[in-house]
Amino acid sequence: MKFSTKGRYGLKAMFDLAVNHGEGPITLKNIAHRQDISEHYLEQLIATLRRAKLVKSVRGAQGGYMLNHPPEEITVGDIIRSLEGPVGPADCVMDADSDECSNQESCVTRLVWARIQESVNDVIDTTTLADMLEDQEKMNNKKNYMFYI
Amino acid sequence: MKFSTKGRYGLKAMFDLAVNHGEGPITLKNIAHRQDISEHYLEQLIATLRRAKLVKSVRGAQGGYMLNHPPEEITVGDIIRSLEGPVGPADCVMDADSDECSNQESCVTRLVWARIQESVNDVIDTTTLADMLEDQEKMNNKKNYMFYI
DNA sequence: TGAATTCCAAGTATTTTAGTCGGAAATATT
DNA sequence: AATATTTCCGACTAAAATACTTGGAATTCA
Repeated sequence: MKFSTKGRYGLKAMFDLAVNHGEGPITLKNIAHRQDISEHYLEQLIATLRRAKLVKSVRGAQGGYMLNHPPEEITVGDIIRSLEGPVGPADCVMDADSDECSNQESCVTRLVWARIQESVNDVIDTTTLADMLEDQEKMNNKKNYMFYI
Repeated sequence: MKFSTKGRYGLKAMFDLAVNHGEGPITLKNIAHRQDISEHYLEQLIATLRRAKLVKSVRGAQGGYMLNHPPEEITVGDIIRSLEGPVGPADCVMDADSDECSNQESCVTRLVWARIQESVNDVIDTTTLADMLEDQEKMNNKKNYMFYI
């Protein structure tokens, strides 16, 4: 029930871009270094994010990547789903056309999976990169307060 | 972000035992057949459930498995965790001693993973096998109603 | 005694994960 | 124009996890 490194690294990278939003293109090298991710591997992930139109790129020297939308308009769900595919605890609640389970409508365990999926979706679809930036602010304020007492 | 067959088959098997609760030992063969699971594979899973004291077994001819507690007292979380280990979207929120992430307390993505974990835990820890039996009842009632109109 | 059944330990094929490798194409700077 | 920087692209790969299978020993009921 873990996300793979795709989703986990992907969110870290996107948050990094959110922190540096508005400062022109950010190189993959810098993101990879700051977030401690293999550069070549992150390249694959960001290619997926680019195809999903979550980031845009500038090629050539002084190029790099930028968010394709303001942080308020990008949810954690957008990021995770583009990298991991549909989110959920079992196939039968993820794809509409999962014929794996023969007794679709009368399956009680399916109800449980559906509740889990719903609650995860609720979190990831209501959390934006802007929310994460706010969280960061709060953390820093608290840290500074702790430092001065 | 899927559960493996361990958790999925395990819940199905436990629900099967809940349906047949109070009717003496149920053979693995029957459970495996009804739930369409490889008998030998289910054997491994139920061994884990036995060690976790969620089921008890009766050996020999006419033997089988029974719930070790009434359905009201067994949660989906008990079952899943015994088979899958700790539940959560990333290591840093699952094990207390995950040194994977160096900046534990100031990591914003970690906050997101923590929220996801909390919401999943909430579902699986508040859903018991008895709740699932109730869901089954409701489904059957609805089906019968649909049939008669 | 014999059939049914749980218990146990190993082995294995397939898939997924988490990358690596090598180079082509584009662009800014000098 | 040359060079350095950077994205883009496709193929390859080692290691781990998944989802089993195999074979047989131990236990109990009839």
